[in-house]
Amino acid sequence: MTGSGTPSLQLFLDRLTARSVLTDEESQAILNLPRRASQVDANRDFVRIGERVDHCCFIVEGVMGRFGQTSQGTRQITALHISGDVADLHSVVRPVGTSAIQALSTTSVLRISHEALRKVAGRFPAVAEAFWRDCMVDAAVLSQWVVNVGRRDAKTRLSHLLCEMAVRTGDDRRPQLRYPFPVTQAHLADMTGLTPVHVNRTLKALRDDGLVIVRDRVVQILDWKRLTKLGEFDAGYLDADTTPDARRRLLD
Amino acid sequence: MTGSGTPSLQLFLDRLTARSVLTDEESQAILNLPRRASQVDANRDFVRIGERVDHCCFIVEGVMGRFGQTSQGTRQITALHISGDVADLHSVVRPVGTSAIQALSTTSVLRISHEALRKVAGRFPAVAEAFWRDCMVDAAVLSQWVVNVGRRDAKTRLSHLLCEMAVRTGDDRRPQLRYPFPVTQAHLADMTGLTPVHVNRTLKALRDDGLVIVRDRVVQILDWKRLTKLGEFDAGYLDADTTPDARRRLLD
DNA sequence: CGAATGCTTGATATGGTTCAAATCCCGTGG
DNA sequence: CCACGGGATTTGAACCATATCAAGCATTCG
Repeated sequence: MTGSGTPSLQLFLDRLTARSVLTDEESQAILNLPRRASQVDANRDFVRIGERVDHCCFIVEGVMGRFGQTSQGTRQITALHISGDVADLHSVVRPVGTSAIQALSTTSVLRISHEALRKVAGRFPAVAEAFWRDCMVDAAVLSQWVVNVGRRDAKTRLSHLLCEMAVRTGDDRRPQLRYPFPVTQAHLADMTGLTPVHVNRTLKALRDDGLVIVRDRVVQILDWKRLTKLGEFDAGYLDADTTPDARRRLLD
Repeated sequence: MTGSGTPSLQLFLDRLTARSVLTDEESQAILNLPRRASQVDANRDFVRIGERVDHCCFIVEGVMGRFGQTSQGTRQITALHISGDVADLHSVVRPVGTSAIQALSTTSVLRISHEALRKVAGRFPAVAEAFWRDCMVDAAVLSQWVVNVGRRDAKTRLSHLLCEMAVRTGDDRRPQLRYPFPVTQAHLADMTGLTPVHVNRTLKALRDDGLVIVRDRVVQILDWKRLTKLGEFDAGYLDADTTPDARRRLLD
């Protein structure tokens, strides 16, 4: 079953075990999940609002975003997902999309059917718990985005976002100071609730301050210390209490 | 066990079964959860950031909010919980608070230990699923808040919020056009990412337009149709796909 | 009656938007 | 090899929604 052609789900398992404790049997069940590789083009709705989906979408490489829309047609990206994330694990328990999902750049994914996921989750409570916990980390990020967009000025917003992605991209919660970020300035605007024009000016300001350079889809952080300070960034919400702890297994 | 002194968890069960299918045995297990009633004063941190909690907080009456903070001390409310909600069900799988929780008015709650909740969730996969699903509805609301705060102007933001609360307060997803909402204008500002002053002016504008009156902690919606239109409100995200569906039980 | 808290209103300031146009970049086809 | 076209980025100038600062008013409570 460790399909020869299909890439492995080791990355998915790694993500889960970074936050939850799984036994060998449970881990194997994850790795053995049937999956189907595919490519997703940029800027085309992958899941539409109101559409029913029957599988999840694990990201091997690339960036996907959840989009909200206003009646005037302006868009707001409410969540970002990168390599190693499942873009819509929540759909296992709520299979009707409440917001659209798009790839921001060409993305390669593995589709895993809800049916298979439900089966493992039903058989192994600890797996269900791991899924649930993973979703709750996403929710914590979402909370931060509300704060970011609601109460911070442009420079702070962008700094915060760039710090967050540095940590999420990095291994082991250590920030990666140089990372690929294949999105446009218009996308950054949709993430931060700003105008593309203002994003452009603000990035320039951050560059002139010697904090970060965003160019050619690569983020290069020059001064992590000052950038986190300006962006009011504290990685706590990303890893707080995600140390796997056996005592927290639903069944003990 | 239907403790004579302690109020019942029927409201909690109702909430769960509005979105998930539970058997009689599972329902009984919920109703039998041990609990402790208590009062929470307004404007005092109930859970602090970084604090470890070992119980959840079911709201019998009142309003609680999750708070984020910026370094300048301004606050942003990232989520609201009212009667019938569990303010922090997520803490079962992530017991360390990543944001503060406060009551906005005096609130009466039932505390339920994580241990007890984990036990039912571990024993009954369908209960774990119901908890998980409930958390995902909260996350969908959070998504909407990002859009609200990121892309809408003051009038639209407030209208959207007031519509959302009308539906959440109402029975059976039907909006309640007149409902108590015991929060101050400063709280509304913290929910919408505006200034108290501007909230005041905007509420006046909505009142002058004949849309809503917010007075004495009561919201009175005069024109639901126009208010939802102005607020770009579509209740879909609150109830889409929350019709209980037996085929979705983790184990079938 | 005084103090606290929340609400209301006015005047002024500003961060970010909007509109518009120029430039860069890169792939494509002649 | 070069001209062309289209998306992305950059810059400028005018404008506006909301913030900020400041004061007065209402209501409740001790």
